[in-house]
Amino acid sequence: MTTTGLPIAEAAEAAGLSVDTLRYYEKDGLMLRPVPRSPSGHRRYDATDLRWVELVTRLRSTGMPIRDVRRYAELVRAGDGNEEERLALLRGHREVVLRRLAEVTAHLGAIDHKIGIYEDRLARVPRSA
Amino acid sequence: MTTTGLPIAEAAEAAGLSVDTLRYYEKDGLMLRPVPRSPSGHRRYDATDLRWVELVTRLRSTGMPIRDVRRYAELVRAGDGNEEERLALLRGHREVVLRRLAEVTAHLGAIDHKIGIYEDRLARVPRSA
DNA sequence: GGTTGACCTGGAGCGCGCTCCAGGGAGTTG
DNA sequence: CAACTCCCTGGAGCGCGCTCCAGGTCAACC
Repeated sequence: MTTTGLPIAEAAEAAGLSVDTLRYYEKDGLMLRPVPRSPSGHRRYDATDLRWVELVTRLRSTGMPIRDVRRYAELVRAGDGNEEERLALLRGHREVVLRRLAEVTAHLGAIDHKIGIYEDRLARVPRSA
Repeated sequence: MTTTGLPIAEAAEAAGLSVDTLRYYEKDGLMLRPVPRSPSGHRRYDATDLRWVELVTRLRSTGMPIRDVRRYAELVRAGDGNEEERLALLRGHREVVLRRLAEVTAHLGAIDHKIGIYEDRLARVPRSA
């Protein structure tokens, strides 16, 4: 058993992304390293690649732009010594996310209120009467 | 004082949107009605227009796609009788937003954890040592 | 009458984040 | 050997939501 790592289709499945997206992330510099290849040139995602993809997914799905994810990947790739910068990037992102969560929550409250108004109105005038 | 309604620049200012965006919303059918015009053809946003823009902003900034906002505007424009449909649209949106909030919150938790790790590491190895 | 400034219209352009496609190779199956 | 499947690459294309631009009108001011 020399088969190491998942082929791209399974990695995509595991990550909840498309095959195209995985290739795109790599081409765009979001990965920590070029994904290792099998002798025939096919990508083989190992556990560290998959964990990194998971982190990228977290950053992306909290709204971090591709370019910032790339920046973060560059810092990690550069190795020890830039932890402050990584931390600053993550903290900055955290602040942005918190502000957005607060904004969305507030707007949702107003929408809920509107929903309540429609519910009352419909309760008062039962079936299409 | 026959001046009724705000010119587009002031409406944009009040709404926190750009002038271009306000025109775009109207062109794209997101408004309840064509915005009234001054004799010279300039838009004049009155209170009802501004309140509607505010609602559109709430829907948009909670992630509702333009096409759904347009659909909602069409329902309201159509007048009484389709309240169930409006309610369904708003409720559906609410569910989507709640799911996204939960997802973002969960991912943010993982990111916070990572921030904590960096903080510990940096606290242990004080100043660039 | 000329200039300025706010606004108008139709339509092109753009940044983002994928998504899709053509053309090709390598390994397995019958 | 042919057929099939999975993968490869480079690059084009796309949906979204604006954003920008050219060319023009109109009212007010000097």
